[in-house]
Amino acid sequence: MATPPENSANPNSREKILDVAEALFARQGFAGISMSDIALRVGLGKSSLFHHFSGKLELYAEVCERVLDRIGERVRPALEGSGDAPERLDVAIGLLCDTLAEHPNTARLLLRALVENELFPEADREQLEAANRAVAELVGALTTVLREGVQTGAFREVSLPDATQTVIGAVVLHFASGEVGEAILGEPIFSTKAVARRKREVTDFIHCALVQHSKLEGS
Amino acid sequence: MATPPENSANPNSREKILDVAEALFARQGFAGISMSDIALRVGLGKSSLFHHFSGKLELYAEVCERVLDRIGERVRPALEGSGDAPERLDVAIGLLCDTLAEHPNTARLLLRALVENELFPEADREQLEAANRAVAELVGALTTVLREGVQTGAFREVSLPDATQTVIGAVVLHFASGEVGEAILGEPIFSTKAVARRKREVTDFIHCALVQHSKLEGS
DNA sequence: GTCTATACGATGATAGAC
DNA sequence: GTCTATCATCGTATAGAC
Repeated sequence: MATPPENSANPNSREKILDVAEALFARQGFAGISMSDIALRVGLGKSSLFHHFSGKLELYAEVCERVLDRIGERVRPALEGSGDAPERLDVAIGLLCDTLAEHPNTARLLLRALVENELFPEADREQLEAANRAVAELVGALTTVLREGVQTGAFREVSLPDATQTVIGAVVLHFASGEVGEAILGEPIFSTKAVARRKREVTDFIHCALVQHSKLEGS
Repeated sequence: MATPPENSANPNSREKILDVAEALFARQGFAGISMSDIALRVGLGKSSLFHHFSGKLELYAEVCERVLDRIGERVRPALEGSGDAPERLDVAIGLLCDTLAEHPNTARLLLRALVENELFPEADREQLEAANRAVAELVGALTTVLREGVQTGAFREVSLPDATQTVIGAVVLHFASGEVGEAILGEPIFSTKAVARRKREVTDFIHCALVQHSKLEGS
């Protein structure tokens, strides 16, 4: 059960490093965190990190991948599942909220992945390929649901790319908004009460925004 | 007309520095940009920046202030203007889109101001006070419009803080989404065509999300 | 107001002992 | 796998000439 898959001695350090790096990168960004910062919080020497990851960028890339996979695993099945488009969208948004709420770093890292691509010079982009692909697939799955909803007449006739962007912004920003968000809410963002309300509110918001209200009955 | 207000010799450098710093900070973040980077692009020596700004943080704070003032000047009058809540909200969203579209850095910097507050240690927060106050005032004005809309029955009964967060995310993220956004759109984000469509689409989206559709006539 | 020179700590990364 | 050096580089910031 606890058998390490490979011949390395302490494969647990990798995950501990990834956990710490995820938290720090999420709040301070790639440039804002040093390898020493991470090592210090893990309880290792700085050099030890380089034994597990070939460099800072590779560590960052793996952190992003892990986060995006975590989201994709839960949200994509819902987007691609059964039911009509509005149902699938509602469920997917709820699951995305759950995922973003369970780990406070996720939304920030996702935001960075969406917004901070050109931070890295051309030469290094290849290392982030997997993360970028994960983003593209998630976004694509969302657009597909929206397209189906429009085609079946369940949704208003919206611009698909714009609606995709709007939905993402509406859901994700809140969970990344930190202190400003708490000031707006007047309570912690990640309290179970606030999360439950948030889930209901965004889902309703987006549902109302898209679902055709003056819909004529018939096919 | 071109009289410098003070006794300094070349007050134009300040603005040139602020322009360059705004562009660089927006794309790379505070930690991602060095004073040398900025100086190089301005065409000055690194040390000259310290003659205009007491340090990196002060420069960053002034950049943020300028951007937030730029937004506030156009959007707040609309939020606090005349007309009923849905009208004012529509107009304000349109103006926010215009402002974010006119200068491609604005949205990113606004996002950072919303999301990256705790990046700075307690000791340095005071320098960002003005920027934080500007954010709070803008957000407050938005919430006030939403509150009025709900009270008059024009809007659905939504959670005000959640709706505020949702609206901001829906509008702002798009203009900050850079390469990923362009991949979604299939065209440049800031082309006049894309901006015009975007403006229409978000305004409609939010309008539909909030305005009561099964509204009963009467007071 | 801008420059050159410089101080000096922190950074990413490597080499090699244990 | 982890550590202790160590390196070259780059970071912010200052001092002082022009």
